[in-house]
Amino acid sequence: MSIVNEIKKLVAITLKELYGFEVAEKDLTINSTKPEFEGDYTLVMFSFVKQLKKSPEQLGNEIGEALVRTNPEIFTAHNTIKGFLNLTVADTYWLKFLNTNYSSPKFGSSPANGQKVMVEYSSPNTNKPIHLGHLRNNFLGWSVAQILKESGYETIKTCIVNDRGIHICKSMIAWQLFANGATPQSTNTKGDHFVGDYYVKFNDEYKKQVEELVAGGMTKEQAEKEAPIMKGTQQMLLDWEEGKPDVIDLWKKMNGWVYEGFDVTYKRIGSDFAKMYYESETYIPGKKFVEEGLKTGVFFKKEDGSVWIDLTEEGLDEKLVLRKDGTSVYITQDLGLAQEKYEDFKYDQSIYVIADEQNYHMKVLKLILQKAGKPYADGIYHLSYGMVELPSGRMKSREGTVVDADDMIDEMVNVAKNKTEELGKVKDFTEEELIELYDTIALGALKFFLLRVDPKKRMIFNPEESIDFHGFTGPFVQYTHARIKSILRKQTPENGLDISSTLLKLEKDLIILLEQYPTIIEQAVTEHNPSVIAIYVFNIAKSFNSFYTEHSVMNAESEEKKQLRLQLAQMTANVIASGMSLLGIKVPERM
RNA sequence: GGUCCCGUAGUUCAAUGGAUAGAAUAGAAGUUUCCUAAACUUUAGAUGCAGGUUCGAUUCCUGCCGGGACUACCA
Repeated sequence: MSIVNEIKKLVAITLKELYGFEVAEKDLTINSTKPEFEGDYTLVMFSFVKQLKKSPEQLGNEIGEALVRTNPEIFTAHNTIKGFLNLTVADTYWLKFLNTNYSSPKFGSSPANGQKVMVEYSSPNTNKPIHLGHLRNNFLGWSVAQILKESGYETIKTCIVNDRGIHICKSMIAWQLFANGATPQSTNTKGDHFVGDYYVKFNDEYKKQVEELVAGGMTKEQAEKEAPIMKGTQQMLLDWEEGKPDVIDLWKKMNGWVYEGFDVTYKRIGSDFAKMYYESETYIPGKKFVEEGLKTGVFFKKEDGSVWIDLTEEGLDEKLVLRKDGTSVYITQDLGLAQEKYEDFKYDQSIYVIADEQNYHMKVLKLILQKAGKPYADGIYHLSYGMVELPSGRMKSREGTVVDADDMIDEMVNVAKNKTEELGKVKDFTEEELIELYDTIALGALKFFLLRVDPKKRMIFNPEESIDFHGFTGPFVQYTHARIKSILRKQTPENGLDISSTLLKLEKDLIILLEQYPTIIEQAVTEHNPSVIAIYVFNIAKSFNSFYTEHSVMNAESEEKKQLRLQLAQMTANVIASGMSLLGIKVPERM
């Protein structure tokens, strides 16, 4: 049990014994004591001070005294200021905690709890290479899944590939028109970039044609419909749906190129999936879903043949689920996919990592599934995250303002390389070791940067300022780990040693933080929020660095102090490595 | 128009309704015969505006101002 919960329990008992006052432990507030006061943890008493009809000071003194008297192995001192009861936890308590946990790399993780959670993330478009916004999605999804896994959940990572539709046809038609049979191989281009380039070419050509038509006297709206390249694209979509062999072949070929490119990037950033779903397949069960819903009266048909659901009672609109020509729309596919996913895995919870621009869509999706009486509907959770923006505003593929993921990683590797060479601390590394180190640092910086912010909030990426390896960054934490490892290579703590020592402030600060790790993971789970881990792990590193500068481990004042500090160092390294692994970040032995 | 989200140091981010609003970075000033200075220490600097609820509000409520998203028979 965490010390905070322990304190809550003891306070509840004390209140009952002293005053016959019953309070639920969860209603008690225990905070870290502010540094300017004496104590480690603080009980905030305002909530019940009135009901007990005593002055806050008197109440604090009575509770504090009782706590110290009945639990001398936990509390050594107390003081009350206004409605705050500050409690000092015994050094022996902290030492015991350290002694029993310092060598356990599993500290913080929980045993299996029998719950199955699906995490759908990444979900790319096959006509766009991965950019910085997608990276946030990938890192978030992977990390949330990892956090859940370490907390005892069985996790299933999945991905829905957006592989069909009018936008894919745009790339296809542009390739037919302009490529002259070029391939990624013939042009030495990464497959996803190759296809993405034709998507851009389509838009350029489309724009040109629209302008020409407008110049010829057509209205803009007309021109946008009449442009030959757009007409060709629409025809191609119809051909695709009819299964015309040459269109299907081209589609398969181009998507194949994209997947080859994606594989490279996924491997590099560490994204992996238990199962990939493809929209070109889920739209069929989607239609089936709608048919069934029509029978049960969840949906209704309008005169023109289109199918709708009425969500006005829920404060939303009527929503189309099938076009009048019987083809499926976006949400149709999602309905089919939800059904498929559940049939495949029978999950308890299903997390969708999708940007917040789709809040409405996800609300509708869950609502429809609930109205359809699906057993899995309530377990759906939309992990909605904010967009990554540039100082100039939102990234837009068509305007060429996206920060490409592959370029971004290359640049980070480059910075890591230059910085490492400049510092010259790993001159004895082999070429392979260096490459691995640059990769570790570069991806560590990038992942940490994107995960350290609350997912819900949108964030700004400034290319000039955001690539930093100092301060609140991944490399800062990695560096702390490397420094600790350097000590531990000299000596490791002796097992089973019973240390009794008076803790210095910087030693105790660090132990107190270490003890909070399991609570932090719990918080990250309930909030679906990896930034909690990032902030925590940074605080640990900062706390260790302060301690490290002030007190020597190898030349400690006594052998006992040395053992204590070795334990501290080892546990800090473990927790850093563990916390960073929850973010998908590696930590180097040396850097 | 309707629905929803967001406004915190120059900048990027924190703060289950609790004590004097924390970090990082940029700025100023320091620290290396001693375990990795990608580090540490000191310093200055912020809750958009106006009300309300509360013992107590960055947090909850209302209005205003500013920014964004959604509101497609696009995905």
